[in-house]
Amino acid sequence: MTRPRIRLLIGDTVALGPGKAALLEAIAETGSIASAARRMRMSYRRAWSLVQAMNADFTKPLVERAAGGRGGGGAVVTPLGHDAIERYRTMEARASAAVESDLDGFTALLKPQVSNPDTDG
Amino acid sequence: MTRPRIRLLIGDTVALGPGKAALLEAIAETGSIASAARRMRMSYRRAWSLVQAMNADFTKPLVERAAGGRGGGGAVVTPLGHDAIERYRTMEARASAAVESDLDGFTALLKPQVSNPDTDG
DNA sequence: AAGCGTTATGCATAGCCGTATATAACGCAT
DNA sequence: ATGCGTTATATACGGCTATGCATAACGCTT
Repeated sequence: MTRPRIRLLIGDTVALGPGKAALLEAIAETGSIASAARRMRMSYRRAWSLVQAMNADFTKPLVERAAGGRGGGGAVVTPLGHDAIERYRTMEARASAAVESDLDGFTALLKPQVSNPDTDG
Repeated sequence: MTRPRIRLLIGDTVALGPGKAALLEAIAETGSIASAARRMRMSYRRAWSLVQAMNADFTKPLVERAAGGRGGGGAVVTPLGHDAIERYRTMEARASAAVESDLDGFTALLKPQVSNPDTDG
């Protein structure tokens, strides 16, 4: 099965792609960078640096962080963050829809692949 | 300025993306992997391994190679290869078109960026 | 005051990716 | 036969990326 993925670039760095979008959503759901990182099986260091990069790339932070306090602190996706996610997801959906009719034909050119338990869910 | 890029994945490896598509076109135009690599400023090793990967992923080779002979040999993009390129380009165009109206709004969320002489042409 | 889990940061390390370099084989041209 | 530029392949190296581990600060809870 073939899937299309889109990423939105500024220059040649990724402003928002599948990874960052998923991370944002995980932060929104879990309430912290640390737990989001655990869920996504990436190091806290990496998750933190991705957040850092996103916050730096956008006009205002997508994620607001707090160290200390109830539960040790946490992170919150800002309204701008939610806006960015939503826009990304709609673009992703529209791109997929636009390409959908072509996908089967393209996939037919590919060798049958063994399924990957990691991405099949 | 923001640009969308799509790549077509099988599992989590790239079957065809911007890089491989450009390489295929460069091979088609120059007639060899070596010259295509030079044009794209990548090592012959890398270009060769990308061709290798593509040939392995598709039902039949996208590139046919010959060592020795007039001009030392060369590489030719097969009909299947041209087919794959064309399909990729149409999907790319359709995805871009589908997303175009959303791009401005998204870009407005980003900080103004310094231009990159490498990608601006 | 002590504990907790988080954010934040440094550093050392392993892995991967791509480059660079060298070498061989190939097959046509001269 | 020699030369040429290509394909093909091995090896070594540098760089980047991500991880892992350690540590500190933070601020609420108890």
